[in-house]
Formats: sequence, C-alpha cells, structure tokens
Amino acid sequence: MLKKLDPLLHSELRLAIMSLLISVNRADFKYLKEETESTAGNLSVQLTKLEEAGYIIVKKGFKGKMPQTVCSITKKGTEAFEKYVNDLKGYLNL
Amino acid sequence: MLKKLDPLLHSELRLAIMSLLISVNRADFKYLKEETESTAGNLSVQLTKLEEAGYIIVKKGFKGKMPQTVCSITKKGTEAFEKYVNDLKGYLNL
DNA sequence: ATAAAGTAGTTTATAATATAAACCAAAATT
DNA sequence: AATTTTGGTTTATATTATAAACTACTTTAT
Repeated sequence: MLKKLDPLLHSELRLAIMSLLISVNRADFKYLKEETESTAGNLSVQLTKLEEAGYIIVKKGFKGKMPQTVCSITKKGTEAFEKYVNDLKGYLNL
Repeated sequence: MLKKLDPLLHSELRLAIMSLLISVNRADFKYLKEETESTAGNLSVQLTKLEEAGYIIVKKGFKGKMPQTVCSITKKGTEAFEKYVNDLKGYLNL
C-alpha cells in the first residue's frame, strides 16, 4: 500500500529544485538560490547529489565575465519525479 | 511560492503514521509496525516525537496480559497534516 | 518447574542527511 | 589599491533516521 519514497527526492530542498526545473526547464544557480531561499552551500551540495544521481545536468560556464552554473532536468530525473509524486499520493489521501 | 514544509511531517515514517491514523482513527503499535514495515525501535522514536508535538495521543494499557500501545490523532495533528498536504502540493505541480 | 522462544516495546549507539560556517577566486566598486 | 560583492565549493557541525542492544514480561515446550 504505502510505497517506499525515493530518498533522493524526499528532501525539501532537492524536491524544490526538481519542481522548479520541471516547470522552467533550465535555471541557473542564482535563480535556484533565490526561489528556494536556500544558502549557497546547501544548494551546491544538493545539486551535486542530484547530478550524481543523473537527475539533472549541471553545466558550468560564464555569463559575461562571471561564472554561471546552469542546471536542467534529465529524462531520468523527470521520470523519478513523476514516480515520487505518485508514490507520495498514497500517503496524502489525494 | 514554495512554502516551508513542517519538518515533523516531512519524514517518511512519521507521515505514514499520520496518514494511517487519519484514516483509521485508532491504531495500536503492532498494526502501525506492520503497515509501515518499520522496525519497532524506529516506530517507538517517531511516535514519541509526534506525541511530544501534540499531533497524536499515545495510551499504554494491556490487551489480555500483554502490553498494548494505542495511538490516535489529535485535532492539532489533523490540522498539521492538512496544512502539510496543501503546502506540499506547491512542490508537486498538482 | 524451568528453560527456551516469542511479544511488545524502550533506550542507546551509529550511520546518514541537512545545514551552516568558513573559505576561495575573480569581478566590481569606492 | 583596498574593500566589497558575486558565485560558488569545501569542511565542520547539528539534526535526523535507523539499527542494535536491552528490558520486562508471556507463552510454549521439556
């Protein structure tokens, strides 16, 4: 009945990141930091975890002269997110 | 936009406990352990946390000669659960 | 009647996770 | 040219979850 939730997604910040990336497709570090109201350190750590899991792609480049980190969601990430949402529904009586 | 999630409820086991108690109203330790497939130790710890928060009531008694712990959800717990579900919806694109 | 095994938990220790603090390199500002 | 700001990473610490060990008692088998 109650499905085991993907521990990588059952984290407030990582879930927020994925939720944002699902709707906007691409987002840079600054944007994610603002929208999630997280600290840079925490965001950095969680992006790395999502990247290592293959849920997102992280590209480092420059915007003008300033470094810029751009993130996007992968197919695997989208599927994992959708599965998580469905599994979670079992807990929420939706 | 993205609301801060109640950390007490954003835990797989505690959420499962609350979800079960919402639907059945009363449940004993054994039933919760079976349904959640948790270890007794983890369940014990999480029930105490929910009790301390005033989200559930834990009553210790006996069933025949064996000890029995019966749990039920409080009004505060029900309200917290409902708020959590609503806040979470913002993350899930539902 | 007693030893062994099972029930219903709690407590304590350890592993995993999240968060914050400290740091770094370069750019922009004063 | 010193200071502050930007855009991060790394490391340390606090929190949380999980597992292991223990308690107290009951039931069953010998």
